[in-house]
Amino acid sequence: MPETPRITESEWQVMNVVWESPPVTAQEVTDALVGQHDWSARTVKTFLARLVKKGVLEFEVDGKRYLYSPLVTREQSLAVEGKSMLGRLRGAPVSPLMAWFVRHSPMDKEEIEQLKRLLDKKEAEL
Amino acid sequence: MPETPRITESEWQVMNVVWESPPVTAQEVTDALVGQHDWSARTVKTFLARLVKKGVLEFEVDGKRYLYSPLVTREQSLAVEGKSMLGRLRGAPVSPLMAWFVRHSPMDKEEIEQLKRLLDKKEAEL
DNA sequence: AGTCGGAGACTACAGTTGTCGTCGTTCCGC
DNA sequence: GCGGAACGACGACAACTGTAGTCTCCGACT
Repeated sequence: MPETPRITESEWQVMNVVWESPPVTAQEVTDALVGQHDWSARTVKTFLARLVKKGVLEFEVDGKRYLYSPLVTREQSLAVEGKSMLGRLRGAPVSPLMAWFVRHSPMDKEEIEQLKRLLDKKEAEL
Repeated sequence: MPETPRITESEWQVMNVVWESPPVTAQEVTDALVGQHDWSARTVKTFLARLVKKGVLEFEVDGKRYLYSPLVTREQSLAVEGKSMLGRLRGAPVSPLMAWFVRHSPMDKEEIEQLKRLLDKKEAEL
């Protein structure tokens, strides 16, 4: 596994846009984010550049603009965050965190069912 | 809610020790961590001082040493991390992350059952 | 009582992150 | 073909992190 890099909270915002409909221009990312966040267009550009440097985005030249595409999937980045979490907990149980998520994040019936199936499966493996 | 401060990954390591059996001395924290992490005792001291400054630890003087105790609970800090996660996802579904946790972290039967109950409850509320 | 060993305070310093500004270049419209 | 708007490159800078060294002081041992 070639080490998926860590991305910061702000960078996630950018990646979310890119993941949604690659390839995207800086303009599109900016349009999507300015308004939500109180960022200038320059700030968004900086994040894009850093993400390229980190190796999680690539671009192809299209005239004078760049078209950015992800080099890692959202799943991969999620796994990185997950690992980081486990690292923080250092062996303490993860279930309180999951319980927090269940309580505080929206989930539809489908997601809930799927998680329950996964839990059943894990239980069966004990 | 009085703003629980953000704590970093390294600081979590320290907090874990403090949470486990407060109050603790710097010596105890150091003993518990050096070996696991490749830190010098000085580094641990720095983290303790920063945590005090951040307002998540307090100490009382005991002779020439300090006895450190937590000012926030692990649950509170978990919630901070959870919020940060939701901020990253920005509306994207949380279930893939939870699925990752189910797959990659150890859980005992009791925890699994409890999570399932929580999911049932959430499902019922839909 | 003097000393030395360890405790915390203060200092350091490079790398990362959050936030932009400026500069030189390049496509597009006139 | 030329001027201006827009784009990416590069630079900046403060705060936060990771990682530790030095200084000073106080209490315990001799």
